[in-house]
Amino acid sequence: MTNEQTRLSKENCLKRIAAVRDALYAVSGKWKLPIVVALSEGPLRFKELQRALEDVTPRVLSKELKELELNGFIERREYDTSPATVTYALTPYSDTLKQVTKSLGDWGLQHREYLMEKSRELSPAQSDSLHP
Amino acid sequence: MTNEQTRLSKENCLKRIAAVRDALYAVSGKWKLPIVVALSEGPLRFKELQRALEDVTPRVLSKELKELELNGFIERREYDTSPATVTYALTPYSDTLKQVTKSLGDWGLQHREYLMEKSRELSPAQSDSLHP
DNA sequence: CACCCTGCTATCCTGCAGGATACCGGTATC
DNA sequence: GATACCGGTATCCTGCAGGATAGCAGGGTG
Repeated sequence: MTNEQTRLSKENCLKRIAAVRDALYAVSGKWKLPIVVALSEGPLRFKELQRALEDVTPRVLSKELKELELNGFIERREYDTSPATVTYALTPYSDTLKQVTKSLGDWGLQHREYLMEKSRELSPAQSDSLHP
Repeated sequence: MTNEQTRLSKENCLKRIAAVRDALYAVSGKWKLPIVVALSEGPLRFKELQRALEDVTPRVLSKELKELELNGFIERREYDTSPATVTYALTPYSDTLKQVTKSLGDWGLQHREYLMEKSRELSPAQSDSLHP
């Protein structure tokens, strides 16, 4: 490999690092991506979302929803039925995240398998690498 | 859609949410994935990594490297040259992360474009959605 | 021997993500 | 008129991820 090529691949690598950092920054947090996944089958109401995410408190859910809306990933819809109904739905832009959530989801599944396998090997001592 | 189908797709969705949460938990943090990307072109030494990641402090870098090693993503190699050299290299298992880093990187790039476009529209007011 | 590089560790500090708990105004169900 | 569901807010609290700064042992370089 020539020096020129090395330089180019290094620069490329730096760019990719920056891109990953940008992405992590934009979708940082424990709940943003899970919310996007939860909404991927269709709009949900506040409480429905809360139930889907199991242990998120309303305060946190509300905050995350606001941020997601501000960043153009979801849309809040109010219907003046009685009593008023509110739903949250993905925007078209959130589709760009599809590949991210898919690969993360796939990886999460296979990683869980991997950890199970590993803990079976070293059992009975339990691994602590699976989140609580 | 039958109720049965609804139930199945709901269950599937819950599984995917859990999988994404697992993944986020495992690769959480500001530096783990960037480190993996940095090492993707070949092993690097401690200081080289530090430079590639620009503003990570040695304390934090050291901590992240230890965690990555503990979780089987990287390998620390010590050579008894004089003075001793240390490199960090990806393990085969870290290959499973390739798709994740790729889609995150791609998305980060396109998201940056998107934000630029958006801020050009509403300029001169600057957007604060790009990280500092 | 003065000074730089590497590969860290030690100490100390701080913000804020995320949580716990409680509550509110409105509706409708019994 | 009590109780329950919805869509949140208001307050208060806490840990810990991540950073700032300093330093050290071991060697290399002039």
